[in-house]
Amino acid sequence: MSEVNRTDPGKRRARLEAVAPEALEALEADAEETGPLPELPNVEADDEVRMRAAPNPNGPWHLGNARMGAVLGTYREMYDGHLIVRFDDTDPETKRPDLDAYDAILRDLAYLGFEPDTVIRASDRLETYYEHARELIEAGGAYACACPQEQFSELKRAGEACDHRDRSAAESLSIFEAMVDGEYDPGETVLRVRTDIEHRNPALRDWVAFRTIDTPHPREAAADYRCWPMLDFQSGVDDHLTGVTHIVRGIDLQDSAKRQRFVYDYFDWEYPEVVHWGHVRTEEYDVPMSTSSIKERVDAGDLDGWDDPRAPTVASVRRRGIRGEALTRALTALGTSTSNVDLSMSAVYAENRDLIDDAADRHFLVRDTAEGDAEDGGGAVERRVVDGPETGTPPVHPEHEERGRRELPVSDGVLVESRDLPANGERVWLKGLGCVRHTSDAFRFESRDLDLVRDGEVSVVHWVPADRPRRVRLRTPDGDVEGYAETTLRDDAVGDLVQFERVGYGRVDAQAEDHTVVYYAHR
RNA sequence: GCUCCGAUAGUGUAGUCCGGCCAAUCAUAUUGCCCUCUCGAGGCAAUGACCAGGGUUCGAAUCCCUGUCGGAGCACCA
Repeated sequence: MSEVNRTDPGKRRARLEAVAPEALEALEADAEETGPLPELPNVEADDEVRMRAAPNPNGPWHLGNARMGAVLGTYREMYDGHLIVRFDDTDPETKRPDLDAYDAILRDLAYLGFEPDTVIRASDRLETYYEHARELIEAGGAYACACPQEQFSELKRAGEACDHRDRSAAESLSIFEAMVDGEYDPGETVLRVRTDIEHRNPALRDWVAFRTIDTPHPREAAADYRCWPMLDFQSGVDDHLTGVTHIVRGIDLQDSAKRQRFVYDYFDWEYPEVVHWGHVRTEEYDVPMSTSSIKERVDAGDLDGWDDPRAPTVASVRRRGIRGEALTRALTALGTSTSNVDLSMSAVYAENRDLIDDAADRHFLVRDTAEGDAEDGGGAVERRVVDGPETGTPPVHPEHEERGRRELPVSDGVLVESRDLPANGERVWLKGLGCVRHTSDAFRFESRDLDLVRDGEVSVVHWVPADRPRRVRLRTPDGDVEGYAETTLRDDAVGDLVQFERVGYGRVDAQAEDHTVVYYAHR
């Protein structure tokens, strides 16, 4: 072996090829087939990789939630597996489900590029949870506890059992039935899983499995239930019953697996493989990436909706013309490590640019922002064009001459961004038209000789005919920008992706009578 | 207070399990050049990282210990 190690790698490879070609093949295949995501553990053990995405339908997805869809969907493709969407809607009060969110989430998932094989709702399955609770009580795995929350918490910290822990299974069972029948008030009594009250990790000690909630569930089918399971119980039972082989979820549920194992042990079930990922952050939005704070701002009218470009949501980036595939690629590139990660939107934009550049027809947009705002053009200014041709004819797409050229009339003058206005007496190249010299109140046409551009003698700028310019409202994550585009933008279909040259890509969102709304994607 | 987890360039990631092929991969970002009638696309190049300190070893990003920093849980939220 040491002799082999002293040999140089090239020779070693040749040697290995001679001795054991199949081993070499395996070695090299290993190195090359690095998929978008790391391999799931122990996939050989099961006939089929079955996973579940378990969103709480208390709102549409933000970019962090989207990671769930992107990663699970991609894994399903990698393994030709089975994807269950299970709505964990078992809290009608604190994290009250939003009836519109069920479909919104499925739409968000579809946008990311994935269809679930199965869709279920926890709130349809209460009877199943009750049955397993009864079985667990009878097996000695759970007991009804009437301790006030504070009091139990103290005992738990001290590692001491409460009096209720010794109750007989029969007594606990009858109390549980009364809970199911709605005979207890919230806070009066709960069902606890009997784990190990002295467990060195206090997070695992006798956790609550069921509690009473008087607020009716928003779904009519579940509105009569008062006794609701907690996530760890519900999710644990469902994972087993639906044959989940791999759980992939956030780091906040790290201890869940350990808690649920106690239940699994009572039932003699085998716990699925688990992968936990860290939190996703993104610094590019002012709105925090949390369902509740986005919801607050939408309700307060600070945001126009979940798809407001300022919101870090799936609906927002979709409306801006970012393909779901771009988001999925960027999100899966984050991997599944347990450390926290920053999602950089530039990664999403880079993926998207790659996907849409070919399809996006070119247009000019002259932004008409306040004077001095040089970043956004500095305001539109109008100039007559003297002694020039009738029209400018920039291509629809520089790499696709076959898509034709735009015909932009110049006889009524042109609009340019004041940032692009050359000093008096200086020249500038109006893209698709030619070189003009600025004569304080006009542009005097000089030449159509492209060598001026090629030699770098004049800078090239975009412009818009002053004749019937199309008003545009460009909606960006940093706020709205007004401007003027060439008239024909009026004819673009809603949903079309465009590139405003030297400004950036966007998606035509609406065609009003006198203006077009475009959502800005990225540069 | 108790328990668990993590740390590779601005960002993400590969490599860590099984130490040597790693003066560390790829993408993105930034910058420069080429090309292009866009600040887009395309091409080329440059920039930039193993949290710190000890230990083991001929050899440590990789193994061990300590520390630092960060995250999570200890809810009748998910």
